[in-house]
Amino acid sequence: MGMSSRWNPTPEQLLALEEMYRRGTRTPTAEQIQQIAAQLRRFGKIEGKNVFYWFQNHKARERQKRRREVETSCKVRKHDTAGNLDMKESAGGLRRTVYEVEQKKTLVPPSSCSEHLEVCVFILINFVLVHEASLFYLL
Amino acid sequence: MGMSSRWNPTPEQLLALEEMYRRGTRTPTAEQIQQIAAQLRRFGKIEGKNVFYWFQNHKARERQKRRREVETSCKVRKHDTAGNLDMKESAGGLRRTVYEVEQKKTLVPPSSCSEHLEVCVFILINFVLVHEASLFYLL
DNA sequence: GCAAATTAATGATTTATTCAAG
DNA sequence: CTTGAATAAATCATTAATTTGC
Repeated sequence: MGMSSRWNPTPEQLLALEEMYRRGTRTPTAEQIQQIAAQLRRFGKIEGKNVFYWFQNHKARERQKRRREVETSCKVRKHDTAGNLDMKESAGGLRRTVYEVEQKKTLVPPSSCSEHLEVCVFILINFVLVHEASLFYLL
Repeated sequence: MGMSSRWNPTPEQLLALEEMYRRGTRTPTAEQIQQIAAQLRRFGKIEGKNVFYWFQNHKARERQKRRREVETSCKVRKHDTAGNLDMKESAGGLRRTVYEVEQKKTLVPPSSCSEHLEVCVFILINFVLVHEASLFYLL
């Protein structure tokens, strides 16, 4: 039965945290964290580091969500016909987890370029899309 | 009089920390951190978080140094003659701080490609080189 | 020699990524 | 699949080296 290994917010705690977030709290100071934890202890077990991590994660994931929305709305449409270049060929080479980017290519007409260069550009574009939005500077 | 706003290791403390690092300590636990801090307090003011940050930073910067060495040794040589494509043109478009990457280009013969595509590849390669070594999968 | 001005190191924070519990 | 926890990477900020003009 032992207590669970990680903290889980009670509904009251969650509601309170979300309200604070909505009101603008993002990176509370150590003191604020202790105060918040003390307040919310009224609703159940909770310690400072839980509050700290909650705000870290919530902030990061809200941002991530927005970023993903932008990325989706700007998604580059697949352009060619034949069955060359699927995700396996590219993402398979990268070590990092990829957010399952779905677009295939392409920024520039590949007709005048070698196959090799095409592949390079494709892989690079995917990499950049996954990591940063600075690709827009090219468009 | 006024004490400085940030901790600065005494030579003895620094030597001790480097020795621990050399012996394999990388991410000490909270308990280890407290022990280390207590030991080193003998040589001057120091607290747990200083120890924590020191190992974080030292590990990260050793890694970064090695990565930069590899990058340099694999540096792609500048290939063409005319004065197109200097750092301003590319890095200027990226928001992040760039480690002053010095190579210019290029992976594939650009002779058959449009100027626009050349610029794309150049910028993308720089971006990837700065962020990750996965470019090697292409070579 | 010696400060002011630059530059390089590095302590401290913040953000991104990854892992794994549930 | 969601999300708490942890680690790694990037960034900011302050201090120490160093260069430079006198």
